[in-house]
This record gives sequence, C-alpha cells and structure tokens, in this order.
Amino acid sequence: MNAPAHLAIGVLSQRTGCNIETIRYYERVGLLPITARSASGYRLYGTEHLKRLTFIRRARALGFSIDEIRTLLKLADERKRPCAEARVVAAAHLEDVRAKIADLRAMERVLRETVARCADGKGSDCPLIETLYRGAGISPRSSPQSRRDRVLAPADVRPAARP
Amino acid sequence: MNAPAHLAIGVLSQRTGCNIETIRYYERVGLLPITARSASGYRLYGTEHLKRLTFIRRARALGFSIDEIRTLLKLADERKRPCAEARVVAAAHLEDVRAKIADLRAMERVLRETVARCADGKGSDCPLIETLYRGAGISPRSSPQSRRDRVLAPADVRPAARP
DNA sequence: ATAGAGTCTGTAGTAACTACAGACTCAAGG
DNA sequence: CCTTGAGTCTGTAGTTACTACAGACTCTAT
Repeated sequence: MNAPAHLAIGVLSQRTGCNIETIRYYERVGLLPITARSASGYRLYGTEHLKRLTFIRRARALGFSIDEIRTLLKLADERKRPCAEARVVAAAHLEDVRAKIADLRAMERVLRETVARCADGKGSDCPLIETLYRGAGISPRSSPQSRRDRVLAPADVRPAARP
Repeated sequence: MNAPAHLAIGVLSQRTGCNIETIRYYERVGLLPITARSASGYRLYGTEHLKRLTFIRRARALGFSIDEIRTLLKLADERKRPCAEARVVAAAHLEDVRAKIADLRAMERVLRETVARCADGKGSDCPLIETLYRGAGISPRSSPQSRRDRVLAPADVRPAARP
C-alpha cells in the first residue's frame, strides 16, 4: 500500500481526472461529504473520497444527473435493499437515453439530407436555409394546447452544452 | 389572406408554439429584430417575424445553438453566396450530432447491460452500484495530462437538460 | 365602471459546471 | 531567514437557453 492517509484536493483531482473547482462544487451540492481540514484549512481526502468521486464521475459519464446520482449514492450509503430502487433509477435513465438517441437520429437524418442537397445545389437559393424557412415537410403547429413542439422532436430535446 | 397586418406577441406565440418569454429573449439576444411598438408600448409583429421565428424554432429543434442560428440567419439575410457557408455550419453540426449519438449509444449499452444484471441479481450487492464503484471494465485514468475523461465517452458529453 | 386577460420591464432562477480575484499557506533554494 | 512559485482557500460571477415571477400598465367586453 503506497497510498497516503490524506490527499490534498489537487492530488484527488489528478487521480480522478475531475477538476478542482468541480470537486469543491460537488461538496457544495452535497455529493461529497464535508471533509476534515488541515490546521491551515486545506481539505483532506481519503480513499473513501477517491472511490466516491470515481463513482460520481462514472455516473456522470453515463449521463446521470446530479440529482439521480444523489439518489444512487444515498441508496449505496444505506446498504439496504438498494438494488430494486437503484434499478428503477437506472431504468428510467435508460429510457431517457433511448429517447434522446431517437431524437438525435431524426435530427441526423434531416441534417444529412439537407446538407446533401446543399452540396449539389445548382440553384441560386440555399436548400438548407430554404428548408429551415419553409419547413422540411412539417407544418407549423395548429393546435395551441398541444404541449409538445412537434417539429421533429419533443419539446424537451435541447442540444447538450457545447462550450 | 386572412393574416392581419400586425400580430401581438401572444398571437405570434400561439402560431409558432414558442412561448412569450422566449420570444422576448430572442429579441434580447438579437435573433429577432427590435420591432415596432404600438402607442402603448406593445410589440407588433408581421409575417416576416413569423417566418423568422419559425426558422429559429426549426433550427433549434435540429439542435443548432443560438450562435449557430445567428450565423445562419446572417447568411440568410445577406443573401449572397450563403450556400457554401451555411453548409459548413450544418456539416459541423451534423458531426456533433453524430458524435453525440455515438456517445449515447455507448451509454445505452452499458446501462442496458447493467440494468439487466440488476434484474436477475441474486447476490447481496447491487450490480449497478458495484459497476459504478468498481468500473465497467474501465480503469481510472493513469496519465494526468490526458485531456479526455476516458470513462466511456469524451469529457464534453453532458446530459441535456431534463426539467 | 370594472373585471379579466394581455402585455410591459426587470430581475432572478435553472443545471452543472468554469473562471476568476485576492488572500493564505507550504516546500524548496539561496 | 527570506523569497519564490505552486497549491489552496473563499466568494462571486460567468456560461446556455431558457423560464418564472413581481408589479405596473393596457385593452376588451359587459
């Protein structure tokens, strides 16, 4: 065992690939516990934090939200009958992921077709822009009370943040 | 033609399925022009706004960011050689969408497998939680300088907002 | 005249971070 | 012992694309 008893935040950051500000953020929002501090106020972490943070990062990489992870961690912490409940969380999330894939596939198809028409466009107008202006065979909504933005995809499909 | 000369914001909202606050937001961020106002200060819209907003909503539904739409609109407004440039924007976006699909597929696979193991889990521990803690055949990063969060997907894969 | 709907501005909230500023602390070198 | 540079601290503000108010007007119909 060559692991030291306490790790500084920078070491934890390196070991998990999670940046320092994010670690402090996870503490603020309650995913990581409030740690012991050194005499001068530095956070001190142990291997349990390393494991927990790894868990969090993996779950995030699988697309779980912070809230879902909070639930999962609570279940893991309780260590009683967590399996069924954890499965519910994961299954719901799986459905979300599948819905998202379906939406993105629809986007992909329209984009691909439009870009293709753009590529061999000999006319004066840009087919891409025409498509967006005139609509790709989709009419603007007629019923105002319909809750969904039925252009191509459900209303709640928003692009993920791309910095 | 039964379209009136000016539409109030609420009517524009109904016709486009875009909510009122969002319309004002688009004006603030420069996607919609600053409109004429009635004597009492109400915004007045015409069919050109209706078309433009429809364009914006469709582009958003296809996952274009506000910034990309700004570019697209500028090209459409300029009406000179927009096709090639618009195609570049759309093609880049198409690549993003494809990358996102690939990432989500990877998530889907791991989630599906994990949930399945969870369903027929006869042991005492939850395989889902174990997976997250121990890793799904993926080791925690060793090289600190590697830029990507190589758990399953690139670091910039974040789940889309789900209210 | 008055009720109820529509609209206005401005601000603040959301998710999940990221990016500072300005102050401290720590370890190594001279 | 002092300095230098790296590490860490807090707190606040920025990001994206909206959404949700509060409080004040205005418009339409009865």
